[in-house]
Amino acid sequence: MNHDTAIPRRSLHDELVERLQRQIVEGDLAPGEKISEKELCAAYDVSRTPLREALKVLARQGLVVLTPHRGAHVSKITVAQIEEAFPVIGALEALAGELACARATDEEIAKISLLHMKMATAHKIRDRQKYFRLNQQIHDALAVAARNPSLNRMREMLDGRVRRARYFANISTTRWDQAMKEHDQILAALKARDGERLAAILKQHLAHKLETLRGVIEDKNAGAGAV
Amino acid sequence: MNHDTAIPRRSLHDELVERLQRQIVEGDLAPGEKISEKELCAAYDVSRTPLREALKVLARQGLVVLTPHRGAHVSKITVAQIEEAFPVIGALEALAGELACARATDEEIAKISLLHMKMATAHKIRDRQKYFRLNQQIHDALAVAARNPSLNRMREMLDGRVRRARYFANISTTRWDQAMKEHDQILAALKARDGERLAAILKQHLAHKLETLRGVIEDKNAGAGAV
DNA sequence: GTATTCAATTTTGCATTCAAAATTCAATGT
DNA sequence: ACATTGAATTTTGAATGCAAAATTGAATAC
Repeated sequence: MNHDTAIPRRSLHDELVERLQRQIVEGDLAPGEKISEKELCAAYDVSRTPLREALKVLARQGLVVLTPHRGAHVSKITVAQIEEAFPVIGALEALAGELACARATDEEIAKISLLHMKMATAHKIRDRQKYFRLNQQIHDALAVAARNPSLNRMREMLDGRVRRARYFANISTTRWDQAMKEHDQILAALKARDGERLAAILKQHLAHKLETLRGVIEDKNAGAGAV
Repeated sequence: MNHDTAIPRRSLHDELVERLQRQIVEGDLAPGEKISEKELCAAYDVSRTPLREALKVLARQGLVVLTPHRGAHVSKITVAQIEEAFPVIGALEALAGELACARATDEEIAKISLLHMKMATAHKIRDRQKYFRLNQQIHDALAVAARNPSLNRMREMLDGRVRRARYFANISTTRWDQAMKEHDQILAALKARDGERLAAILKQHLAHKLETLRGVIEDKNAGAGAV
């Protein structure tokens, strides 16, 4: 009798987690910024209870820092954190790639192929925002094709933390071209279903992304005070 | 003036997260079991607010399942979940091993060495509980020596989810002997600071752990009803 | 005897309230 | 002028209150 259409119902706190996440990742809530419960409650027109529940979750994810009796701050992006996170994401994406090669359907590979082509276009016309989003979508699609929700969840958690930095960072043209080339390789390995190779490329790719980010990070924490 | 002794203050919700986590991992709260807010509030003598905050966090970690308007259940240990989690833990531990080889202090290696010897003793006298705990401590110490809190956090998250299963599973003697041998290799690679080798061993080690667990899992979900 | 309905009860999600802690800021002393 | 005190205000952490949703269970129909 189950037509596998469970009616999706969302709680306020869940919705808030998602929205705050986006606000933080996109820098709408700046690193180091104090989070005023009152203000946010007013903005979203909710009471403090669900908001605070959401903050606890975000704190666990590392997007905000909770100090007892002193409230919540958007966690800063530190070089150390980024340096930490990237190898981990690299390991996770490498595994995802490996699994995806074994498990992805042909349709999924076709879909990723399409995203790839769109991204190549965005690259060609130098549309950074579009490129960024498609890039994200490709990595997400790979993770989905890996058929491992736990893996995906871990990746998303870490990714949320560094996506901010990547969102801010203005990638250089040469590095951008290199990244695009790496993506060509990624797609090739996936199409060939060569898991080992894809894993290696992804690990490298992430290492390069980290390299790109080094240096541009400190500036983004300016004027926020210690947390 | 800072003697780097920040007074540690904990909020109720934080304390609750930790306690519930332990209760779930150790099976005190059984897989599939309904979590009665009322009951737990009475047990810990707190109001529903901090308890609910804690439940949201645990839900995000995957230890409990929250169904809107229908409350919280301890998440079940399914074969699928275990199969999912182990490769991920494997990838994370492999990375941790790699990093630990590069970064561990000699003291840390000595400490792990000591834990290893204690564990060997526990193995010799067939003290399962002691072995289990020391095994846990060794893997934790490795993670700490990797100097990567993010990595550690991810690992702990996943580990909490499968530790339950491992806690319940009654390892066979032959597999136990094999695991002990693998740990000998782990220690050897660490002492030699051979990151690549350690990574490979750990990945294998986790794969074997998974193998051990297959089959003993379904029984543990008995009598809990669908969630 | 089994299935169906619907009112009573319980439980959940969220809002509100309250006490304790932290912050602000004006008053005071040096 | 600058630092220090401490009362007023704000903010936080947690308890309680309340309406909506879900569960229970007794009454009824078949």
